[in-house]
Amino acid sequence: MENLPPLSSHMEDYLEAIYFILQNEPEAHAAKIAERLGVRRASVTGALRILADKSLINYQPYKGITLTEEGRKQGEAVAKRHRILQSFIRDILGMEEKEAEEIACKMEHITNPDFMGRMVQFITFFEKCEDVRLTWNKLGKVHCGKPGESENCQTCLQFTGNL
Amino acid sequence: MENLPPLSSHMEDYLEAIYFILQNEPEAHAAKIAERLGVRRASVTGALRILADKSLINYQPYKGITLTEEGRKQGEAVAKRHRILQSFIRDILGMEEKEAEEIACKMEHITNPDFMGRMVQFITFFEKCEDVRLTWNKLGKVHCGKPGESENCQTCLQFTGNL
DNA sequence: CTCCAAAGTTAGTTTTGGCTAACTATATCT
DNA sequence: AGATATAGTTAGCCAAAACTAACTTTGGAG
Repeated sequence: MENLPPLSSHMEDYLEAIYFILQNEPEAHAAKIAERLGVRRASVTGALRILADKSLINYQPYKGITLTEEGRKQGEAVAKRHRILQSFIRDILGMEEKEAEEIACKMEHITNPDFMGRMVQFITFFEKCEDVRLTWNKLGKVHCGKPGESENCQTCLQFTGNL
Repeated sequence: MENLPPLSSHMEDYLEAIYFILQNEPEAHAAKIAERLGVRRASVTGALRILADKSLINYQPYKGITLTEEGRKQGEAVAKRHRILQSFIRDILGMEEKEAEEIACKMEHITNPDFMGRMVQFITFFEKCEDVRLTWNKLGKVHCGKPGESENCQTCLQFTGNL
């Protein structure tokens, strides 16, 4: 049915920020959105008009912002993609929360549902299989030196160098 | 030393395209670059000037294009990130070549070397451990239905819904 | 109730990277 | 050599998304 042109990644970021804020507060405000996204308040105003035009937010100038049903759906979708990716990077690759967060932010705009479904399966597979986790923790991580130092490993050589 | 501002993802795409073409041919030409990237020839000209300004390509109007040493380094770096990501998506997640390619294209601009190093380790770990591969193939992939159909699984529920 | 600071908006500019249309260079075929 | 197709370039335009500076609205303190 109603398959409108997909949101730009920037508009997805705004929607996700609003979705996130609304988990703690009844209304979102431009100042907080701007702060989360690292942009100026004036930039938020423009984005809000666009999201309102697409009926994704309830917006009236100078008033608090809420999500429409469709906006909530799409905001939640972005947030879920983010959680999946962050979980993989943190819990499986073993990176720090904050770095995982940053990388997930860049990847979260990939909208291929098959890919996301497989990532979920992979994460749950890892959660379930302690054996696999142990093998990865003990063998995998020492396979060819610390992360990013795999230049001496023949198996890795096809990939390494400048990353 | 010479840490210049990083390339935009678009400029990385141009550089990668040139790098790729130069693996088969002695010189790159605008028409082929345009075709690979799905843009018009006129758009390529603009990009070439920018890359030439940054001393990443050897460019003279109406002549064939080659990479400078620094351009080759950076183009190769992008291509390697691409290979790593595509390998993970194809060989571990089990997606089709073409879809893996598309997703890798969107992810290849992530420049965190720690992340890329860990991905390499993870891929080589999987290559090495047949046990793990078998477990994933037999158990993992049936954990909660086909990819993208995990809505009935409690473990997955934190992630699923619209992806 | 008034006034002011903070929040929000508007107008106008910049940057990036596309596009089309028209022009120029190259090279190939006869 | 000349005609011409193809490739490359230029000029001018557009859109997205950011910015600054100046203006307006709102809500709270006194």
